[in-house]
Amino acid sequence: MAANDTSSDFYDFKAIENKWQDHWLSNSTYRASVDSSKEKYYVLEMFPYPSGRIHMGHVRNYSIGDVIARYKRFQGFNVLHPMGWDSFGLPAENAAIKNNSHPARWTYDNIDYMRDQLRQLGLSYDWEREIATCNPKYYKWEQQIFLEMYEKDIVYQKTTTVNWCNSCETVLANEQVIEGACWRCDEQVQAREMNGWFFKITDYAEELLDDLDMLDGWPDKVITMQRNWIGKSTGLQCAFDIVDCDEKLSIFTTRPDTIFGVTFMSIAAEHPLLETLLQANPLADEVRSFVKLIIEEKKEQGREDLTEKKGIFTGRYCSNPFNGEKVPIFVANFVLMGYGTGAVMAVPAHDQRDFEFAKKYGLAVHPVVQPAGTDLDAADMEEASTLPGILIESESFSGMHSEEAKQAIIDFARQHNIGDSHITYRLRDWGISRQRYWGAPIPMIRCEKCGVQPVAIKDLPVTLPQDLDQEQNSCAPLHQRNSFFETSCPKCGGSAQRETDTMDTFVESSWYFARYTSPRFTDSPLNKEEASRWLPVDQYIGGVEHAILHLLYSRFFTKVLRDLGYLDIDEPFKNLLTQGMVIKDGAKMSKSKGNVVDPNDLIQEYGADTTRLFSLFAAPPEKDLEWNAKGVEGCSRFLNRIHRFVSTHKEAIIAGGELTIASLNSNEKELHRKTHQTIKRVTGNIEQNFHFNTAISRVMELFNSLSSLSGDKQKESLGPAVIREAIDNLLILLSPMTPHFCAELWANIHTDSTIEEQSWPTWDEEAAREDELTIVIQVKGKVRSRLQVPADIDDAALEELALKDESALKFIDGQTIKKVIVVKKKLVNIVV
RNA sequence: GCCCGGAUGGCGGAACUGGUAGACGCAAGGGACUUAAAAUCCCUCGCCCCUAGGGUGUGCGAGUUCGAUUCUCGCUCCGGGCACCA
Repeated sequence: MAANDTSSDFYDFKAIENKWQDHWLSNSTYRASVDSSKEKYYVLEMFPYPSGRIHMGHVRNYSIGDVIARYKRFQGFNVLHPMGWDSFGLPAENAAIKNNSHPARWTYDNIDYMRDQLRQLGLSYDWEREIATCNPKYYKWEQQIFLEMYEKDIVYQKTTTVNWCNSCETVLANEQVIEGACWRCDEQVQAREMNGWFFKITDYAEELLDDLDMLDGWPDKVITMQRNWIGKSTGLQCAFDIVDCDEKLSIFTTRPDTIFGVTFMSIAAEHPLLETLLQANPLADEVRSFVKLIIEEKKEQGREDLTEKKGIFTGRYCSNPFNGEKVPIFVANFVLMGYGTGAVMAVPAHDQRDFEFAKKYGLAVHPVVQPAGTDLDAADMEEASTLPGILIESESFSGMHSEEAKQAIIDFARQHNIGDSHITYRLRDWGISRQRYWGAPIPMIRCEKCGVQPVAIKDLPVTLPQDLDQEQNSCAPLHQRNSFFETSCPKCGGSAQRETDTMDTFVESSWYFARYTSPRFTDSPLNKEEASRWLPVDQYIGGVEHAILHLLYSRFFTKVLRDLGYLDIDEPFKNLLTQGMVIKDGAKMSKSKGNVVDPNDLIQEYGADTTRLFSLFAAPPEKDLEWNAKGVEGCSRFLNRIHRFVSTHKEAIIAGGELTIASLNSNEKELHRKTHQTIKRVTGNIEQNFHFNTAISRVMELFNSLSSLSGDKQKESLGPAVIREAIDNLLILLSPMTPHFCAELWANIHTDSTIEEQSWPTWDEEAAREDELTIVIQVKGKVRSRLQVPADIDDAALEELALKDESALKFIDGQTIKKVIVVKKKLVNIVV
């Protein structure tokens, strides 16, 4: 039952919230203006996928963003605070199949519903800039960017292994393969070689890594995750001659210092030279069936646990270019084709994987780096030694320290033309092709005569077929729709076929923040003038689950758009706040756990302001927030107390009048002081680290002072001016968190202005200063007494007072005083 | 395995650059108002000891310091990320 039905003491949040939401919307209060007299501030929350309805995570994310937006407006900034929809993606296809509807229909219905929910929360968005990425007016520009990237050689095609379901005739993302079977039809998934489009993100690897240093407004955690994801390694790449063969086997190592300890070579099962090695080879059949087996195993295991190390001798040898030593070549299941060269020089003495492999197959262990204070002996080593040390048995390099030897050996390789230093990244190029319907079509055409041809920019957008064919599934992939893919070649005019893959939905979210700066611009993807006015985003807020992919892709796109001439920035997000999850009963809210709290219910029962207030008050933004129903009631109670106070004192507050400091009585002085202290602290809490939880606490303290000072009949009464000062400031300080509530109370006591027109209050340092201080007296570091002293006391006087203090003297008890430490205006410590 | 975080009352959380531990809220207990309940208001609230008062206390163990939740070293537990990356 709604609380406001049962008691007239409760303020009518429904009426108030509706009133102000309508007011803001019809007045375009939050339209971002082109006001060059004000400094710009762009605050952005990660836009939602229109899944159906908002959840508590959204409420938290958007409340945080809204407080920042509103705070910055009060501070006099020209604020851009837009919202939109990341609206391509698989759930729409699933829902369409389930409801026999169309993905577009489902998506736009959800957007309408969720937009309404966001409005009910009173979020101060500039709705005139709203975008939906599934709209051709958005993806048209994405297709143009794609073509310009193609032009610049940042896009290319290649063939890779993908998960394929035979019955659904589609590629599946890794997440859609459940225990080796298709999630939709249970058919066993197969590995298939498929052609796809890739973005050359690796071309930007070095810059993406280096520029992390510029991001001092990002959490260290996210920086570290990105750094690890890019995974830069520096080392030696060199070639081993294959015995009785013209080919060479190229390897990459970060430990060139151990090259004299190589006792065998491991190559990946997919290594391209493997077939060459097996020509006219008696072991060929055995090796081939082994290779088949481990490829199967890899597929089944996916990326999960480590499998046991396995391998097989190919019957062939290669020679170490440094000492000519012949070493056997093995195929090993732990060597990745996708990293380095797909071949690894094996040094069992100094690499744990090689060690285990050598032990299993009885291969030699040859230590060549002796760490200080050890005496490695191959015979009794139980694990690899990975410590640095002095090189032994390494010809002319023996005696060198391993760190120094790394460079010396690389130099040697370069001089003798057997190898060179090399940098390898863990980061791979970004495969963007998806064999799905509900995504942005890739604007390319295949002509038998002319090959792959880009769609002409004037012919964009390449739109998704919207027809709902009764015979077909409404979201059948594009390769099943002749009317879509049959076209003519832009070059020769002959018959040709469109690319039928759509883009990964991460592409849309990689540049939407830039499109918000000119969302209706019709000449090109971005209006450069607007983009450079607003970008970079000053404050970006979202879940840490996007720490790697979305943020990395957005950084990549920013650099690409810069190189295409659209942007003049290197990094998109100046400051990043990763908010914690909303938890209930110790777990993330989820349908399967049955611990979800629906924001709709909260808004119905307590109103948007209370809902926002609780989500801001219960924890600092970066930490997880534990749901507590009683805590929401506490927040509701707080707002009601303020409401009641303002109602009862309305006449006095309106009468208000000017504050004359000289004539304040002691109670008035105390409230005046508390007001200014509160302004100072709340401002500090927001400025420093967006700790709204403590900011709200401060406002609560102010209100507690106000109500106890005004309620105490024993004391001198408070005049209207000082109450008015306290309330006016309290409302502004609280209004970023509870905007409707504060706007309404403000309007109740001011006829000539709205709260939005106000400036953030400033504090008077003089007024905020305490005139009495509590000084702690310690004896040997333990608190023994407290003294009330005038605020302007000096150290000498303080020391004198402390040494006369009776409760402290008790603990000195005749002992000699060795030292007295006085901390200005804080404490005196007497050491005996 | 490697790399990041974190640990403070019954609970969520405060504590500026080392200087009164527990702000604010929740819960709990007591009281006022009420025929009663709800709402509201007031008081108490880390633990231990016999009160005045004292002892003890920020995951554990050391250290630096007049003084450590805060700094250093060594652990334990929890959370997250990456994971055969050569």
